[in-house]
Amino acid sequence: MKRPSPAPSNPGQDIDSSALQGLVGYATRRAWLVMQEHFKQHMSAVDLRPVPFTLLTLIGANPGITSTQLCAMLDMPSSNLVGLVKQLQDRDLIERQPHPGDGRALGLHLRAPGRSLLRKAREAAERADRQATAALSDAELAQLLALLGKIHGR
Amino acid sequence: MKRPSPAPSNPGQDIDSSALQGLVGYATRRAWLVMQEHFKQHMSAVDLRPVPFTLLTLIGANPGITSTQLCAMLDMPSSNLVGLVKQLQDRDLIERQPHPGDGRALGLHLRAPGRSLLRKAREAAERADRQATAALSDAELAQLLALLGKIHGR
DNA sequence: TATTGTTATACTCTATAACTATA
DNA sequence: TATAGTTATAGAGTATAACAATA
Repeated sequence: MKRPSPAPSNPGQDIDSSALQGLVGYATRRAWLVMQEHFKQHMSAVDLRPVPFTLLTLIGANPGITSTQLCAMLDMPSSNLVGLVKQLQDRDLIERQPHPGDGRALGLHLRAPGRSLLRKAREAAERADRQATAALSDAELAQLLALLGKIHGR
Repeated sequence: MKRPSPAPSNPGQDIDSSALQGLVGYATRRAWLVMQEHFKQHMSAVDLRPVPFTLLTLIGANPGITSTQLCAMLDMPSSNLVGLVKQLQDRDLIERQPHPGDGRALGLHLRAPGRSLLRKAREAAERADRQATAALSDAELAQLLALLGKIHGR
């Protein structure tokens, strides 16, 4: 004899989500939310969110890179980069130098604190990555990276 | 002889992003952004963004589902659901009915326009999915879904 | 004219705390 | 006391338009 009206406090097991399970978009979003959660936990010590971490990483690997190049790389409007760069600068992690050969542009460079923080951040990001993908074997991890790369092209 | 100071108008080819390429978090985020772009284009006709589409889908598959159940399912605070539900209600896509057996809860149900819109939305979402993953074979698609499922744990 | 970087603005998404009414 | 839903609010993320300085 089934209960006629189960209390709505059902945590979610009986919910039919089959219509979403086949959508790669849904699966990708859910996976990204999980990864983001791990990232947040591991990066709280260095106080960097995903986008600022990406910026710091790219500036570290490409000294003198400009805002315009970062925007092209990350597909974001330059207006949104202004505040992010300003915050990294206010934390003394990066500095802006006049670009040789183009008076309009400003080259971005790591400062010593930025270099040091980036090392710690990189390790934390890798730990977050490993923890979030702990259920995957090394082969599966490589597969996943390759498949995701086919979607975002590179 | 290399140009000593290439103009900063470099679109992005020469930028070293190798430090990001190995991170699953980065790859997942980039893939999600691509999927989101396709989704946006295909869903403009039905005017549904990712979360409202997910809500409509879950309400369609689970008549009488409550906000609390949706929140548990989607890992979002109930306060953020209020406005979303209100918008769907204002568009006459869903209705809220008193929950049998719990006077606090409200069951969510599709209305006729919602049922009709959901059909179109579902087809559009599948088209967006297929277009975004056009570079993947059917086998790769299944692999990707399985691997992402291992991260977000179903 | 076109481009770099900037300001201003707006809308969405996300997160927290405090409240109400029911249980 | 605990839960369902609500309000208010604040912070990110994302998008467009308009502008100054330089090319």
